[in-house]
Amino acid sequence: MAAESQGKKTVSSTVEDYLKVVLKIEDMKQRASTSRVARHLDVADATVTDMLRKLKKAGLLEYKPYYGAALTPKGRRMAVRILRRHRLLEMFLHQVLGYGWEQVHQEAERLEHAVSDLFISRIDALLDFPAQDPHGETIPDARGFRQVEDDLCLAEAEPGSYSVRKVTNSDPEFLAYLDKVGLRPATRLSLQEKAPFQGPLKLLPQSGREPVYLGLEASRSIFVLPLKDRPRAPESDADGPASRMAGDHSGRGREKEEG
Amino acid sequence: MAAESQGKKTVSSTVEDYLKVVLKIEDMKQRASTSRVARHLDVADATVTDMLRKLKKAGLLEYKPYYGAALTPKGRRMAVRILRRHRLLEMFLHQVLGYGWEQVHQEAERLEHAVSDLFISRIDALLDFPAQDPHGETIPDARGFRQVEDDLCLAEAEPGSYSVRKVTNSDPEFLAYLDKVGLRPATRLSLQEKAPFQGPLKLLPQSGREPVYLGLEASRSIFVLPLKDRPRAPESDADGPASRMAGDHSGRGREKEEG
DNA sequence: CCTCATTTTTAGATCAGTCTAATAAATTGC
DNA sequence: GCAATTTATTAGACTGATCTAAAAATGAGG
Repeated sequence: MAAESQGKKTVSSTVEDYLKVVLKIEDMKQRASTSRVARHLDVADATVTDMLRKLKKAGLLEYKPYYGAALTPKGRRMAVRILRRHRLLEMFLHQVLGYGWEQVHQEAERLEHAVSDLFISRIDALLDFPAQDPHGETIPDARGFRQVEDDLCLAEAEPGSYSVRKVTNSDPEFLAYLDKVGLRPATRLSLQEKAPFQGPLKLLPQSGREPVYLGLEASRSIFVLPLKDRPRAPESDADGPASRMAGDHSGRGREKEEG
Repeated sequence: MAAESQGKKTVSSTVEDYLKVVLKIEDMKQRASTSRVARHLDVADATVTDMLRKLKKAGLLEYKPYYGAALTPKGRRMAVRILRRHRLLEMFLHQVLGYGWEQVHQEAERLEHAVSDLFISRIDALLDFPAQDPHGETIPDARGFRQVEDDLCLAEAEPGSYSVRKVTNSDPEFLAYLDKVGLRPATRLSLQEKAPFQGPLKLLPQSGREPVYLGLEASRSIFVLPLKDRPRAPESDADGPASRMAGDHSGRGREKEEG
């Protein structure tokens, strides 16, 4: 049998973590440098150097010493698979087991390496094939395709009306706070003003009466969609506007540094 | 703070596996010898010797060279905790995700080391605090107490009427077979005859018309409860008769070898 | 194009868990 | 009660993932 070429090679959960981090960094349009990977994983730089060489040898990423790494199609497939597992698991924990959105990340982080494909497909069906996780992140489909979104970081937004699209921060404290002030995916808010000199944002969430003042740094992890004018139309569900398919933007573009 | 004495010491999943196996062997009233533990875990004897010394040092079991190991109360608590997780997970996979009883073991084997206490308590509640897993094994309660059963191995039973209590075998093929012929926990059967000289058993499961011939070896993993005479009374649920509480029989009885 | 700060890699170690081969203890059989 | 067999332990080594400290490459500023 000459079917070894695309078999289910089993990688350690450590390797899965490295791939996931490189994907995340690439998604942020940054260079996956040794030190950046090390920071994300909270390990020493030297450890990452070693591992990147190993992953290169395994054909999961390209690695140029003193430069950094970039996923190969194979590595990308594996990374997206983990991402899918992670987000499906989060949704499952939230919807079926009643976890708060600030609790799901940590648990999913462990389960994503432990559950079988059967488990994943069962929860996928049980949840009726969800498109987003509890933070509003899109869930790659079973084939590895990802929705590409044109959403806007609140930190860059101009005053106006928006709906919250996703929150890209897994700190439980932070998420609990957002929840308290009524900022969750699919809720509306109006950005009233942005104080100058890196000052805070003045927001009015749809729920509350009082405005919420949010630091600029915090606003970087909130992504929104502009609402067209007077949002008095019928409720559109969280899945609504502005999303299109894309065959997983696998351009290995080496973008310029820093974000 | 002087609260280190009973803190949540985190052990590796390898250690959890060793403890689980020693518990299992003790439950079978056997001596937890090096080689027996090694067989259960499918590792070399030398590996077990090392590990037993380490576990002894950690206070999880007693270990006498050339003799074997016995769980300490602390080790036993940890082992029972894993057992509880395993069985609850099996029940969850079966009831919520629709796994077949022959599929649950393998998945639970990985998940038992990965899920949090919160996960366990949520599925426990979701399942309404089940007392048995899909194989009919009792699930230790949250405090670590275990139901003690007086059930009978089919291999030792005399001809008569019985109900299936539990099946202590996790081989998927075997379980699928039992399922096919209608032998599952809570089903009834009549043992019609036992062929001499280690011969097979002739059984009539409640469902089928034709008798089933089961090898003696296979019959060792089926445990039954005798039915009093004519079983025409109202359906008693799987939990029915003959079970009593016990504060976890922690007798470290060093029984004679072989079972 | 040289120097300094930063980033990265190399070198050498450690730890957990495992193995094989060699040795030693225990048990069993006359 | 001694030899043979079985069971267990010791010795030595390996792998994967990690660390620290030292050396080397990169790149920025003059």
